[in-house]
Parts: sequence; structure tokens; C-alpha cells
Amino acid sequence: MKNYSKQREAILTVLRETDTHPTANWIYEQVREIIPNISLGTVYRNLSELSRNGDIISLNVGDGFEHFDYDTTPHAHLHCKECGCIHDARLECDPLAELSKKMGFMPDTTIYVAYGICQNCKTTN
Amino acid sequence: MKNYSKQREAILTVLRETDTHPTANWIYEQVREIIPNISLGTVYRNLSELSRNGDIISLNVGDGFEHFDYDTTPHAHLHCKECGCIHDARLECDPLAELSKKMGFMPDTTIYVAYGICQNCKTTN
DNA sequence: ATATGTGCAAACTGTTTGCACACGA
DNA sequence: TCGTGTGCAAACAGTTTGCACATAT
Repeated sequence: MKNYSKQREAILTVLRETDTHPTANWIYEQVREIIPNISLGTVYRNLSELSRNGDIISLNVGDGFEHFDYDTTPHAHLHCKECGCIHDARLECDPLAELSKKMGFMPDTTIYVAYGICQNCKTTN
Repeated sequence: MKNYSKQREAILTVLRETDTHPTANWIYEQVREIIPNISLGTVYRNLSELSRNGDIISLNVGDGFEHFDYDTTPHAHLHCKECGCIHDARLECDPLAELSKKMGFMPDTTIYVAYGICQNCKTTN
């Protein structure tokens, strides 16, 4: 762990302590409870940097928002088109890792997303 | 196959005849060679509709552009961070389908993306 | 005639960036 | 002091949308 700025530490703390897949703005609002006058630009800058370093994962599910995940291990995301929730799931196999090896492609991140309707929304409607 | 407008037909034709994963703007420029005065808004509207219907796939690799794919079958995408190319690959297993079944999640689309450096960029640098 | 789709351009919005300033080594 | 990071606000860019008009049934 490097010697990060207190802003970056706060962002990491917020991200570590949630099991959702928050957007930059949600993180911004949470971090403001720790550092009230932090700016949204700083949040974006740090999230980009952390993502580039591989400390966190940037997840784009096509809802117009970038989502961030503290868990950088390969795992699946189940994204509900109805309520927008994103659930994690353990992978039973990792085809992207195997594939990449065969094709001479060096992946440093792999993303698995299933789009559909979650159980909760299914029973509600 | 429904009775689509000639604009939508042209968009589908362009999409069918490429093996890349074009952006809305690239599609727009191609379609203009068929329908010179088509508007970008129409391209976006049709792509959204087609994607919603499941006729095409919308793919977001986090480069700021939405990419579209005529191939709606589950397959892997290898996205090069260097040159931005997106290569297709056959899946050796489909964990998202299996997972979803177990968790009561009904997916209508599954996205597999590996981020890294492609073989071409690796040898060039 | 009526409903659906289009062209155009303005508006929207998540994200990025330039710049002056603050902070830590 | 010097370099890196921040706060602020303006700018950016991909996408969406309102509206008048065209098109097909």
C-alpha cells in the first residue's frame, strides 16, 4: 500500500466498505461525510488513477454510469435492467483467462456481465 | 423479420456486413453512403430500439463509446487498451448462463470482455 | 386520415481538464 | 522550495429529445 493522499484513502475506504457497485457520484456523496469539501473532480481523478493501477475495477453496464468495484478478482455481475441492481456471483469457470492464453492476449482485467431481470423484480411484477 | 423502415434496414445491413464492433458514429458514416441525408439521431434511435429488441447487442467497453454487434450469440470480446480493437473469440464454457439459472436470474444478454494488450500491439512495442 | 418514423438542432449529462492554490517532503 | 495533489468551474463529447415534417398503410 502506497502513501496515498487522505482524499484517495477516503475514497478507498468508502469503496471497501460497500458491497454495492457505486457510481462516482455516490462515492462522492459518501466521501463528503469524511471530507466535506472534497470536489467531484478529485473523486473522478482518483477513481481513474486507482482503476488504471488495478487497485479497483471499473465496470460499465451501459446504464450511462461508470461503476466501481473494490473486488478485483474475476467474478460475475448480474445486472437487472429493471431496478438497476448489480449482484455479484462466483464464477464456475473462467473462459476469458483460458481463451486469452490461447490467443496470445494478455488480460489484466476480465468482466462478466449478465443482463436481465433479477429474482426480486420478477416476483414483484 | 418485421417490416422495417429503409433507414433501419440500412443500419442493419451495415452492421451485418462488418466484423468489427462499430460505434454509432461509424455506422452513421457508413449508412450515409446508402442514405446520404440520414441523421445521426435516427441512427441512435434505431440502434437503441434494435438493441432493446435483442436484434443486436450493445457493448460497452469503457472507452466512452457504445459499440454494437450484429452477433447476438454469447461470445467473448478481447479489448485492447492500446489500439482499441475488439476481437471476438469463441467461449469454451458459458458460466453466466449456468450461474443465472442457479440464482433465479433470467438473462437475455451476456457480455464477456477481457481487457489487455493484443498480440499485434505487444509485438509492435 | 392516422400513426409511426425521420431530419434537424438544441439540450442534456456524466466526465474531463485547465488553472491557481494548498499541502507534504 | 519544489513537486504532487486538490478545489473549483468551465469545457467537452457522446447521446438524447422536442418538434415540425415526411412517409406508409
